[in-house]
Amino acid sequence: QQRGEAPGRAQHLDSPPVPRQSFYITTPIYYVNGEPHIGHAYTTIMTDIIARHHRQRGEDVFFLTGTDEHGAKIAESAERAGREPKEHADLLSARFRALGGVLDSTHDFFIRTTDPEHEDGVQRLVQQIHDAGDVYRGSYGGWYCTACEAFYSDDDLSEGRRCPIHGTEVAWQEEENWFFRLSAYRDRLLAHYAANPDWVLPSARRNEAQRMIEGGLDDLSMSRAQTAWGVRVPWDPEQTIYVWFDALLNYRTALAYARPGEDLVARFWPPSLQIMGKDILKFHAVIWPAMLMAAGLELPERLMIHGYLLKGGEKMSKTTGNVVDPFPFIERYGIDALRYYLAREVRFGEDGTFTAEGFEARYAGELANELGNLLNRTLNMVGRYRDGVVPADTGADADLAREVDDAVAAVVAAHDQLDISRAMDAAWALVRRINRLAEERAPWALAKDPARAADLDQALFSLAEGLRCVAVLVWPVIPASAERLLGALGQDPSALSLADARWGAGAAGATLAPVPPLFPRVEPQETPE
RNA sequence: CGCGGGGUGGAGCAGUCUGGUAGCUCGUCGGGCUCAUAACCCGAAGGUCGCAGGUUCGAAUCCUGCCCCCGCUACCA
Repeated sequence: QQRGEAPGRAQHLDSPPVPRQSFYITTPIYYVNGEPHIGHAYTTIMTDIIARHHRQRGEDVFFLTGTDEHGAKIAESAERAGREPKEHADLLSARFRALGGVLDSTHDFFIRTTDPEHEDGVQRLVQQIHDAGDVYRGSYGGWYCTACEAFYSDDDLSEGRRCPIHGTEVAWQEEENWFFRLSAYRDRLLAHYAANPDWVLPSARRNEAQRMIEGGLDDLSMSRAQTAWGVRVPWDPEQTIYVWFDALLNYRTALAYARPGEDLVARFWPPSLQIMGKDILKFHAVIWPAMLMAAGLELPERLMIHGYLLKGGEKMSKTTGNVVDPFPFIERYGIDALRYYLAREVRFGEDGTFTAEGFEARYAGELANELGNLLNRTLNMVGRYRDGVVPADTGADADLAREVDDAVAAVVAAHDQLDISRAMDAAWALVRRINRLAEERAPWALAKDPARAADLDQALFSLAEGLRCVAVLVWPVIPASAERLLGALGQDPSALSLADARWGAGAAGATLAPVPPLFPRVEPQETPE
């Protein structure tokens, strides 16, 4: 699936532009009903790592994130805060945008569902779905909980006519709504699942989604009569579009206006990979593909459903107050440490446990001792024995060159399976290999024997070269540190494509530019909770 | 019979789809090295792979039953 062409590259007239594979990746858009927390950070970080990796492959990447801002729930929180809905959404959306900056996210566009262009796009797409025939007017009566944005029957309610989820009072609402005939898509959805067994990952989540569909689908109320804060239904301006319908369409509408004057749809649609937490599986794995089928659009190629971060084996919740605040960790250890910990510790797709002890252990043991210290000792030896100039390769370490190639292949293979922690394992095996190399060659011993100067040259070159390749491999996860590492080795910090992770691909005869420790030791403190 | 995930050396995990030497990290113990952020390297001890049956020449891996833990119900990734 090669789409689009390499942009902006000077080409010979007789050599056609080389088509680059496009890669369109998304996070969910975050609901602005609360402050950003570690869950949002986790999703964004993992998506960013994958986006960066694909850029390293030379693909034409578009990475989308943003905020979801409509719905009665937002209108209510705005009112409680004494603000207009838009004003309220502006404030919180800005918080999410700022989080992206703190995390070093490289998203190409930050969409807001209150963008006028998005609203126009939603109206067009909803009209398209309507015109295709699977939208009808129906009436619905029930107890409505605004927190859930959903109706309940008498049986569903808990004692005293309260919402079973929120325990809040519900109001009887009877309204004429527009319905999307989701039930009609059962067979087509199942056929798509059968034909594309890997389109929802991991497989446990695919099975879950498939079972939801097999169990039968109810038609979906796609508009609200009582909620003013939303996008108008184009053929019935009395109603607004159900917030999830509005939200899901962002993945499509963004492409039309993310780059002024350029429609990115042809270049990037459909999404190559959509990342999300398991709580919104049904919306993305059942409703979203049905909406796209109705609109006659191509479905995303893959959905990756990740798990939750647990604390002490339990789900984090504001109610029990066991939510981990990522910011103290970022302040004390740096964002790369958090990115590293999450990517390495948690098997992507599974739930994972976040602990301060685990965080500190990985920081000290792996980032500081294994990688940071490796750079430090390498800089020191090259400085001490060769005046800070990396010697030339004598070609004696062809076996190491092969090991680097193998590591690159392993990282790529792991990424293909979205096994990010395994990709890190593969990269880290190289870190350990280089540390072992230092012991095997013992440059400090070679330096005492002038007759072994060539051996010393090769040893120092191999240490520096191995580290340079490591830097390229770990860049998606710890980008700032990897760039500093390259700079310290006297290398171009922007030489970061996978092709640069090849023995001998670096600049020869580089002069070191030593830096303070990449990952300074941090005194373990009271756990920030 | 609601659905699903999990139970592997002290801790945390991989391996289970595609049966055939049980692997990794941390921790513990012993040794080496001194270039380095008291960092690095090597070695050892430690597991009847939740329980019970079954299939098989052979099962952590396949089948059956059972036990235990956790989600599916919350702000929310």
